[in-house]
Amino acid sequence: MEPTQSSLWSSHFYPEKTPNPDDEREPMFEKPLTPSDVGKLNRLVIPKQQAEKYFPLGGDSGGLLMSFEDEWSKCWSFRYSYWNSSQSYVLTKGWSRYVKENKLDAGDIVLFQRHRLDCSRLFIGWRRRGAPEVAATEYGGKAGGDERWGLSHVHPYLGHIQGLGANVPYQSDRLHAGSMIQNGGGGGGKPKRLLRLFGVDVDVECHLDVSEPSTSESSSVLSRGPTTHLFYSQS
Amino acid sequence: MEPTQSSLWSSHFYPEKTPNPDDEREPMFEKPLTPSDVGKLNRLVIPKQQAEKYFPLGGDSGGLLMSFEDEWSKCWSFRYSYWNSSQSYVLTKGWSRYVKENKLDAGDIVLFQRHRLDCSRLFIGWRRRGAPEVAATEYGGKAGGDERWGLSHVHPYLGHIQGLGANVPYQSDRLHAGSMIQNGGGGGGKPKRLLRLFGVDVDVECHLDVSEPSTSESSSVLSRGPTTHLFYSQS
DNA sequence: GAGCCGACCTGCTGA
DNA sequence: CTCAGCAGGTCGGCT
Repeated sequence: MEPTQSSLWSSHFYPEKTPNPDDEREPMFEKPLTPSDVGKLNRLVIPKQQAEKYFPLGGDSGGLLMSFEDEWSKCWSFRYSYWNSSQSYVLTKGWSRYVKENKLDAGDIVLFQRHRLDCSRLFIGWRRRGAPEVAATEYGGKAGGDERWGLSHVHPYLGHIQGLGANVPYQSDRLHAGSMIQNGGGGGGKPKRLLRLFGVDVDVECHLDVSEPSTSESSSVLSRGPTTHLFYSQS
Repeated sequence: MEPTQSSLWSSHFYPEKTPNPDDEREPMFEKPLTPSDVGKLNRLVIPKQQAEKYFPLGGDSGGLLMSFEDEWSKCWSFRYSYWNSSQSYVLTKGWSRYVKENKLDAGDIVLFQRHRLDCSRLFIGWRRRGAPEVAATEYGGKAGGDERWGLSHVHPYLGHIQGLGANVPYQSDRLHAGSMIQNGGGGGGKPKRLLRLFGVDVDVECHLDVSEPSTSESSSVLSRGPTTHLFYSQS
């Protein structure tokens, strides 16, 4: 399937004109998916170097919840943690859903981006294996052309797309889609406590939210204040 | 291993003679073991319906220690808890030992019973996979006619089962096999606090309280003295 | 270091 | 078809 998502991304879809989303995002890194990344292990290994650079865990073994917006502004939350056993950083819970809904296969490439001004906003996208053009550059590239990053198939209806990232009004400067929530807890699903890391004040309105739709359990969003822990904006 | 428990069950081991155990026990439920139940996961999933009916946790997420007597009056203690993540009730600690010592395999069936008068006394038993009655053969070891089984309310062979256990000695009520101890605790092994649930005194009176344990979750059946939920004797 | 145990996660599947 | 249940997995802490 995969209706050639080519240019869904292109400007004409965002006539209202907000700044071109691409201008607001800066790529962090991308990773070609391995068979394991799309298989039944339900996890994505984040190369250590990039993980430590962009998603530092700060020694917190608990694991975090990280939320990313995709091209349609859909929010995807993943559990992010470090596995001592394999000495690697991984996205676990939520990842398999992303793979499935986007029908990702080994070889496809996922891209992680963040907002240029608000680095707490994270974005995720992907492109098919044979990546057209831009693929060349490790990532930096995009700029000029739209590429076929990630818009996948799944939606034939474009109407909405408009609402896509571009539009997400982040009126107050802080939306926290793309925020990380600390999941205390050894382990797991039932977060013992949740702390906001990025968002300044959580409550604002961003309902892009982090509320895990999946297991309702984790609900209680204990929001902590400004404990921000921004990652080091490099660039 | 497996000291051929042959006839431990048989009469000469318990000459003292007590009333036929079968008369004193009533079955609660049984479960055919799945490969996971006897595998390395070291846990037995208790079907939710039965778990909530017979072993209500009363919203206590801590977990309990539950003790059961087997046919030889041996006491087996298991940790009993609810896993939020899978929304299921499980026996964990202690279970693997039971499986191992009894050489249980997938397909074998475990039976949970309790004392008719003292519902705090719990019993556990099992029978071989295809074993309707005397399982002697398949099961090798044991001597004449005992079967390790308790009675199955599912199968209509009650009549004969009776004969069998004729002597399980439950030497006295002193054992508290069958008690539940609350394990505070979040998890990890160390019981934070312990409370008795079915006190020794509780025993004699089990009110038949068929009250629907609505989703056991919310209710706090806990710590109630005698408020046990008996099951409806359906003999 | 190995194994046990506690907790969590998810796909399948049947109601 | 949705949803709950559960079988089958994982990791990590502790012993």
